[in-house]
Amino acid sequence: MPELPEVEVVRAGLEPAVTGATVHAVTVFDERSLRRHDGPSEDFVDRLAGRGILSAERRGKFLWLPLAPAVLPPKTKEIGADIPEKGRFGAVAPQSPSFSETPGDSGAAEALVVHLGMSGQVLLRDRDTDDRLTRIRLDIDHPQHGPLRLNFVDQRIFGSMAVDTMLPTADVPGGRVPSQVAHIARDPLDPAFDDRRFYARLAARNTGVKRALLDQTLLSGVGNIYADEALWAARIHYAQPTGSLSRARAKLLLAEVRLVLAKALGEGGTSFDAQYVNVNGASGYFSHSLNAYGQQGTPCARCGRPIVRESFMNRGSHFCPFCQRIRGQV
DNA sequence: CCGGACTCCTGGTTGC
DNA sequence: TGCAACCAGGAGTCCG
Repeated sequence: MPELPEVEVVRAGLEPAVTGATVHAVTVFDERSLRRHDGPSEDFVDRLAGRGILSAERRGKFLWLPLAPAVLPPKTKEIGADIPEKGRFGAVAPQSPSFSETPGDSGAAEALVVHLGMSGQVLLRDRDTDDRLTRIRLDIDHPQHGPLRLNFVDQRIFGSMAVDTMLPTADVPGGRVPSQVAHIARDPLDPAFDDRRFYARLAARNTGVKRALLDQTLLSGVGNIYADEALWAARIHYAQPTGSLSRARAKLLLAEVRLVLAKALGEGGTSFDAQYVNVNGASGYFSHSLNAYGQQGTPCARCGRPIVRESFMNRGSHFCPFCQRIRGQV
């Protein structure tokens, strides 16, 4: 499942290809991938076609491409024209000859927001390459790299694309994020992440520690895999009450979260089969480094006792019953 | 505030 | 070989 490291790999892979590019054409093959877009497919296409892309940004598991202001007259729209397979909507806008590259996202009023959900991928391709299960296709023109294609592939359709308005953020002066991302906390690899605020909010919670780790409003980017890995590394049971964590233990946990995220990032993310790939379609290698997630039945790397999988929060929780025990105070 | 239940969803895998 | 049941869970919403 794409979590922070996987999304960051995608962002970093996309950045050089999209920064300064112009959206040439947008094709929506499956409207369900626009569930988070406020409006019909035609609106999504209209607001995207012809726009310049300023950069590639990320917070937690959310990825977005800030858009240059629309400078073109109303776009030509071709409903259902030349769309293969299940294609229903399409639009082609004349290429903007006057788009001037503006690094960063300052001034952007809108952005293309991408969430990969459970199975989403953004594949960077040549203009003539199609991918199976592509739900949305963006053809872009880049001043240096020429014509390119972004295929948004998503088997389970839990992911989405949306054109969204940018809002000022309260947590950093001058910062702006898409409205859909406004409620998401900064992620623990963000230099502006506030450790003390995290400890205070964690201590104020009255819930299990894994539930807190998965709460994207507390800290973002951590999903089921890295939650289990960080808890294993910190030797904390997933249901350990947050209020029972000492400050030292909370610090250890946050440090382990950062460590596992950074390590996975360094290895290109985690992937099983072909569910997660980078923009070139290659898999990450972190799955070889997992100590807890998916390791049920195999010996704990610390104590040798078998890792256990329990159902918690409608998902699997993997842990060592010996190393990670619920205690009164930890 | 908390947590459980429910919803979205489908291709690959498993089991008969 | 064929087909149905099963499985993975991020995130939002609703409700007690």
